[in-house]
Amino acid sequence: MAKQYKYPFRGIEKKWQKIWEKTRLFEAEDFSLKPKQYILIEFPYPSGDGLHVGHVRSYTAIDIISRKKRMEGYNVLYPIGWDAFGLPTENYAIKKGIHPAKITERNIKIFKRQIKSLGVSFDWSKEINTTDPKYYKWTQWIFLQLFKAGLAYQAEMPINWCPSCKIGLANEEVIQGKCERCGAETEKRRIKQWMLRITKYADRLIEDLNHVDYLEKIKIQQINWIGKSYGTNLKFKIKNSDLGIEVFTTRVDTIFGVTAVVLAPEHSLVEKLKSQIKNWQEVENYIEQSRRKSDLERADLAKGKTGVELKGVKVINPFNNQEISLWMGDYVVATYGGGSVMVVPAHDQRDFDFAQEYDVPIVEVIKPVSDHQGAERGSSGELLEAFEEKGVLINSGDFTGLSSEEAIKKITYWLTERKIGGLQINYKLRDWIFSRQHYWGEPIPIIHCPKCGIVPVPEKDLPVELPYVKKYQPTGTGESPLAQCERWLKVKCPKCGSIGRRETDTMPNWAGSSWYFIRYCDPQNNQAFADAEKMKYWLPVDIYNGGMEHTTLHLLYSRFWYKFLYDQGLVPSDEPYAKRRSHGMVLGEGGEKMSKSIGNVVNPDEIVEKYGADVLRIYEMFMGPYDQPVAWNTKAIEGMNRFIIRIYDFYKNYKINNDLDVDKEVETKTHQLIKKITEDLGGFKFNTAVAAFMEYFNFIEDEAVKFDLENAKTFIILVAPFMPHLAEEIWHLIRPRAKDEESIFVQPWPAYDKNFINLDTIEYVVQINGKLRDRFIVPTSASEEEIKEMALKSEKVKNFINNKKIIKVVFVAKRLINFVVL
RNA sequence: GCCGUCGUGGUGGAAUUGGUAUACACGACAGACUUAAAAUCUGUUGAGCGUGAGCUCUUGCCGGUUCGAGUCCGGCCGACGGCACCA
Repeated sequence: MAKQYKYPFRGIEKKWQKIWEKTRLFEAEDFSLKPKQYILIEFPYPSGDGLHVGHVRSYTAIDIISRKKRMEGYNVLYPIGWDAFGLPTENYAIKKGIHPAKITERNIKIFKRQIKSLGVSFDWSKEINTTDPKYYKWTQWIFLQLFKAGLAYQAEMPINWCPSCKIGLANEEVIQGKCERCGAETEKRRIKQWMLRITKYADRLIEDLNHVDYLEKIKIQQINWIGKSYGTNLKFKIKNSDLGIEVFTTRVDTIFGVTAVVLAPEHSLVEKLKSQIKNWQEVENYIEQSRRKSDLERADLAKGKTGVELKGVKVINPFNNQEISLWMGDYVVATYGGGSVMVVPAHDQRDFDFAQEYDVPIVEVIKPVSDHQGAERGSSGELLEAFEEKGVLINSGDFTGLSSEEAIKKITYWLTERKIGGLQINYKLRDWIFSRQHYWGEPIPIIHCPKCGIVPVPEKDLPVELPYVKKYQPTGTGESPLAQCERWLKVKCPKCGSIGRRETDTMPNWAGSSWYFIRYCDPQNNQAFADAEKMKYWLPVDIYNGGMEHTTLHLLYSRFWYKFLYDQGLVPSDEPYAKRRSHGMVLGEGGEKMSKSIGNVVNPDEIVEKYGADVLRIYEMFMGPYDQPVAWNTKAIEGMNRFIIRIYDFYKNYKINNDLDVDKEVETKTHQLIKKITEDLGGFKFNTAVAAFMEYFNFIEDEAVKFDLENAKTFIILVAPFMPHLAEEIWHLIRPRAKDEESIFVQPWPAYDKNFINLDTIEYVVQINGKLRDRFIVPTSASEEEIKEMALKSEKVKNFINNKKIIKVVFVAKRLINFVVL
């Protein structure tokens, strides 16, 4: 039996990591003549918890892709950096009295040590940090460009407010009515905020998805999030007033069934109608009540609809001049379709519920095409639910008898002619709330001057550095802690010289990450956010990998910024990422999300310490399909450890013997393996690639198999991206005269030869009526006739056919022959 | 409710995209080595009957298309993720 060695992974891994760093093996080269490949992984937030095994999974996977691409002759840029602004750091600073910059520095150190211990081939010379003034100078600069282009504006808006963090939130940061960060229920507040006009790009953000290679589910989620819908807008006049109410509807065919109009409590018209409203006190109370309701309560469908009538005010349906009542209800979303809806109880379930509650009349104006498809009715024929399908118009004046589709066209045309409405496209996407009332973020580079108003900080004065303060707590009044920093706050107006006040809001932590991949092209540049030529060489990103949770946040935001920069002529393409893939989460042993409170967190350091980085790497690749969530299983790591030790022992015992004749079967298997691994990596199928290595190795490990040096080399080159340290060690073991620089990672990626893949013989399966009955091996060259003959000679087959009649023979080349018998 | 993903052994999962279901690994059981254990190695391992090497059943459930279905179609059940009063 072969000798067993102790696999000294600690020494081996450290040694090669140092050599790789010294020889700058993984640094990208600007303007290289090799074809470029920009491979990007989402950069981490360096939290105090250290690296998560989920980071390890995606960094390793993309590392494997990067290493393989280099071996294929590409000039690969695989960079990393730190997305370091954020609330947890600020909170920790408040608790411990340590400056966030100090904490960030410390956390980055930990992350860096951990990532380096894994042997990920990042190009560290391109490292960036969003909290570095040299970096955020350009984040602020991009903001100024947005401002100059009219895409950044200040507005008092009903925004999502987290009462616990004392901060305004973007819609994307509110998860089921709760603050994404702290879980507190959010409410609506009107606060002056900086906004970015992402809605201006809504169409292009949908349309241009056609030109990029993203996972289909990512595209669908983005499209749904943007929520484009086609409809009609129309104006209802208010009786005895010059005012009117605009509503948006996708079902203008139901216009004759409108029996009320409902406004959102935030609607600005309410204030203007104050003098007409007879029950003002009641209305005011309702507004106050719904303001205090959390978004979660407001959105709770189970609790039914509430509302209050604006007594004394009537609106007029332009189609039949009927007077209908005006209401206020908090089921109407303030920020969509103008914050008002026309109520058609017979044909909209929400309106039906509202009508039942407040005795609003129900008028049917659509009947089903077929009588069987109608809504449920009570004993006296009254509706028990709304009939929401399209159908044929009834009780609709001149439009009676038209189909819904026709009616929508004709009614919209009628409105357009009279200039009281028309076609309208609406989006669920809202403008991006860009202000945060927090310390640990990029200051918004704006000065408020008593004379000139809003004045952008001149570009030469960038960056507006965060001042050093002692108190990081939000003020609770809705102002950022920066508002208490007098010295920093007061500043001369760049226009008129009078004393102004700096903007105290900071940017959300999505700001720095919206363009970081551009900065990687040229991270040290002080003259521009990146050199144009370098961008032209590297951009767009060829492969971008990240979590599904960023689909409607980071991914959409960064596409928006990039498109804006493109429009300004500042970046070379209109989409930032040619290809987007995502990874599944790594869950705890029980299948639940890893969390401190459950106590199922796995620290990668412990695994590296016990088994080494290569074992952790292949375990995480093997555990399941890359794009699906997988639960951690400590036991299964043992199997990977065994595999790696077996490879090490095998090559330690391997006697290099160049006289060895090549085993034909080994050669075939090697070529099959090259094909398999190359294809699996193209499709991000890391788990089956690892399985293929095991299968191959199980075969060649047999002492009877002749394993010549060429095949021995090829195998170790193929596994190298997966277990780089072990592979590099073995490479130098079987090529003892190789210098450090002659790394396995500068070897060319093997190519397979089709002629070697096919064996001389092939196994055929014989089926009778589609059921497997026998199998036999024939020369690959055998013809259909020969195979058929051979199959019919088989005793088993004879037994099954018996004296039944063969009515059909199905022959599938290289696979099977099927006899259909009766 | 809407959109998406998925359902295969005790477990994680394979399956050339309609062609040998259960690859690879974990676990379990038995044996070898050992004073013993660990480690390692060798077997067995979907279920049932036969208990010789033979047959039958099996990919959440029901039906369909096909010579042939884990894969395609229709209907149901269940899990996970996202959105959610968007008019």
